[in-house]
Amino acid sequence: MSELPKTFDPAAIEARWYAHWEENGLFRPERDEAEPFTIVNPPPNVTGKLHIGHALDNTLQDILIRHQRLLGKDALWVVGTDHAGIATQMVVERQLNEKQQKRTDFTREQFVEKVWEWKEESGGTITQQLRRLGCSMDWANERFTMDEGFTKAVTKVFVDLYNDGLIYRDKRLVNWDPGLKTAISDLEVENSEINGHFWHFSYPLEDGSGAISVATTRPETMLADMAVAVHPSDERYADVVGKKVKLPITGRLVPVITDEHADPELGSGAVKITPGHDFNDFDVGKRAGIAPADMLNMLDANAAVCQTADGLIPDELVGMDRFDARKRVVEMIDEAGLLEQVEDRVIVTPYGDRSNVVIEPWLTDQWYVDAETLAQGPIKAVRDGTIKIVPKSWEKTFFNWMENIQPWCVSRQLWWGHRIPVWYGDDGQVYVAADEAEAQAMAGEDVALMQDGDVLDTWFSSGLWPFATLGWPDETDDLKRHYPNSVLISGFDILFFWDARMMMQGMHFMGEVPWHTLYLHGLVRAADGQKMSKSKGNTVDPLGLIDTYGADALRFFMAAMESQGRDIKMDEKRVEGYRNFATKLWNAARFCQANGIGASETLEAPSVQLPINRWIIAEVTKTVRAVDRAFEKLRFDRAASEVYQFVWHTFCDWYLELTKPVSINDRRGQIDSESKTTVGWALDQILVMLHPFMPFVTEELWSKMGDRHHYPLITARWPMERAKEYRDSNAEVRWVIRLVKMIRSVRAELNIPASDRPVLQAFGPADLAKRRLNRFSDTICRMARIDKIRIFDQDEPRPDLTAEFWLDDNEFHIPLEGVIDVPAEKTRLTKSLVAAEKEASKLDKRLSNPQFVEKAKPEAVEKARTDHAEKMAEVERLKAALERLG
RNA sequence: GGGCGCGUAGCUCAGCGGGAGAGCACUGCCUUCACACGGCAGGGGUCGCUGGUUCAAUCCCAGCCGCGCCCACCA
Repeated sequence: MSELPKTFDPAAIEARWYAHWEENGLFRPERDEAEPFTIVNPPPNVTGKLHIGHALDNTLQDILIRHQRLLGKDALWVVGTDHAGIATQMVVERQLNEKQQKRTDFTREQFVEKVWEWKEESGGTITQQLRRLGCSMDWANERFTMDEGFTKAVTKVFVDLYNDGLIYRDKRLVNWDPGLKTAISDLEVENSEINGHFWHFSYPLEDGSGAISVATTRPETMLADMAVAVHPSDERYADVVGKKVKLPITGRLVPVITDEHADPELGSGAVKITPGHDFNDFDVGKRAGIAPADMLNMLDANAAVCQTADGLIPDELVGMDRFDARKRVVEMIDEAGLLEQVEDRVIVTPYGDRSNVVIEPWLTDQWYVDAETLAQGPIKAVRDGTIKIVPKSWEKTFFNWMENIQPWCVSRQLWWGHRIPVWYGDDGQVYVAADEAEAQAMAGEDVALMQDGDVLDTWFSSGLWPFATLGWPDETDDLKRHYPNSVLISGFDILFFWDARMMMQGMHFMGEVPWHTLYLHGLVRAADGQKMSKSKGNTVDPLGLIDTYGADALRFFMAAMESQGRDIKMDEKRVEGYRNFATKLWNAARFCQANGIGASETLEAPSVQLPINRWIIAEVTKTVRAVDRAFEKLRFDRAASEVYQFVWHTFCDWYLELTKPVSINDRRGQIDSESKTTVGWALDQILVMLHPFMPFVTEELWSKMGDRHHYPLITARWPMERAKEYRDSNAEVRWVIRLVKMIRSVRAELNIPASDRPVLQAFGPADLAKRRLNRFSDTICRMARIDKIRIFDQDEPRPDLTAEFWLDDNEFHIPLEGVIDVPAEKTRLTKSLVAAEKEASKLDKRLSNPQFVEKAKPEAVEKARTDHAEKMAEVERLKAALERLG
């Protein structure tokens, strides 16, 4: 046992303990016999820096895993990073740009090599930052979504899905990101509303018999128009259907067709059809018999105008950026006298979530996963409860998405990522194989092969995280033991991106759900409720909070604020409050040390006689149970607040005070040895219970309080053994506490100075109360600053000037002679009287309602009667007391 | 257009059918021998609004008002 410094300095202990845990393999102690408990960490981007959302997500996971480890489980927290295709490629490209270089100055191999170099040098930032938070992950087996094992898993998944017909190549419109020059999935598109226009054009009929008015928010795409559609039932256009219009600018002749898509209510009821550049029009075009291969395309990969297959676009427009082309097309149509009207309009516009560039529907060949088929298993699993989503309210959202899921575009035109294991032969065949040798074997020696140039969506690989990290496709022991995982904790923002994909891939390849519980937490918002974002500049750096308040305080804040289904607003004052809480605990431990209290020698509660010790043992047990219950329900906030209340308001405020032996005049006393043992035991229980939330300060105190069987704390034992209860002492200690509080309250309201030590008089106390007064006399006197307690018979005369109060049916007086403040006492009594009368009349009203007596639960009626009687008695007493004061 | 969530003390949030709570902030007292990052005692709320169900509603139901989020091809 070494002496604790007077002040608690989190920074002084955090790094030391973390290193100790990690170096000694304590995050994953050997527990082959124990029941496994497994969670996998959502792999942060290798380019990532710890933001406040990570802090929340990982704190919750660490609390769970530390709790389970303390329960003795074989607790595994899988950790690693994600290669994050787009994000990482962007980082490295940006670095090249700074050196006036660009990606295409290098060969693909050279560039990928540079990314690996970057990863080795700078990719570990976030993993170091997770350590500062105190996360007890299995770093010894850290994974990367592009490490060798993962690559093997990803390849197998692609090949198997292809062979099962669940991956296919298709030419259709994709969300094309012209900034990154790659396809992206639906989920990576963010729609936002911008102010735009609605242009009305007049398209002349070929035969000169008139014109049709069409309206569009994207005028430039008219360069690739292939039809004008009207609703089949729209009689206004019945006689022009089948005719052709001659498009302005290109002069292309396109038919007027009918299609349900055209809405007669909207605009003129006629709509231009551009199958190559609009998702709706693509479908209309297909219905009209236009094959995707024949659809006109007028944009290149940069979203600049290119010549269409029919060569009708004027040269001046070719090569023009889409937005410039928009202006020019409108001008040209206006010059031709065919611009009818320009309306202002709010346009829902798609943006790439990474590039923040307007997404272009673009006709390309891409690889698609048949998500609809894969979604069936997960839908059923959530439906029948095999997977429980917490909070349950997310289930509806989950079903809504899964039941309307679209084919998942998984190919990306990037260099960094998992290469698609597909080879095209010069024989025109496609070979899908684990590697080139295998593909060559399939194709035969004479065929020249060329691998598909694309890589896979990052989420395609991270979806394998729950099993590929455990060794799959090999049948490892870890895989058998730890799949399915126990629970997944993730932000709701990646429910579709990641959680749903893990379900789909996990169930398809493992035949079992990836985890039985999916816990979704909210966002951490700025203090004003806004979403934090770098662009708004309102982010809060968790590392800064750790520097200022300590990791424990930040963690406790996260836990205390995590109530299910709600976002967390950042509140730095509250973090500060939990730093104070850590300090409070620290000082309580110092008090213990100063009084010769050290580590407990037993896990079991000691056998004790003194009421206060029996009481605190019961209180500890009660708290352990409440915390256990909260953990079972994943109620982090409740667990945190139970421990907080117990530590501060039960242990520190009452128990430690009750154990102090000194009477008020006695400077130095000794705490009795039974109490010392019990205090030591109770403090130990606190340290264990608090450890999942505040690992650093608890570990430090655990080590400083003395030698132990279970060392260090991280692998100690959760107080699961039911402590002895000693219910017998609870009532009397609670009674004493109530009495002390009451005396203090009376003193404060009557302005009795702290230095005054009045006498407490009890008149005719019941036997039980008399016994308690005698037994706890010293304690009551010390804690309520009373000189002595005097007990009188019921019929003894009361003092003339007195403050009067009751505890249950026992009458107490504090004579006011010498410290007279009669008006204050009158005020106090009157206040109580008004409150009691109000209560009594409320209860009286309820009881005099026959409906209530008849229909309410008997317990409720009984309780109302008892309460009413008590209140009435109180009213009588208060009236009498007031009368006595005159 | 569909779906979800929120509106409880000055602030941040628990509670969700029979007692309105916590932390911070606020007021008074206390340099009491663990802790002023502290102790003791307090003040403060028509639980968004309107109806309904019920003996009883902050809590259940309906509608409304306000705020936020997600999904969706109205050109």
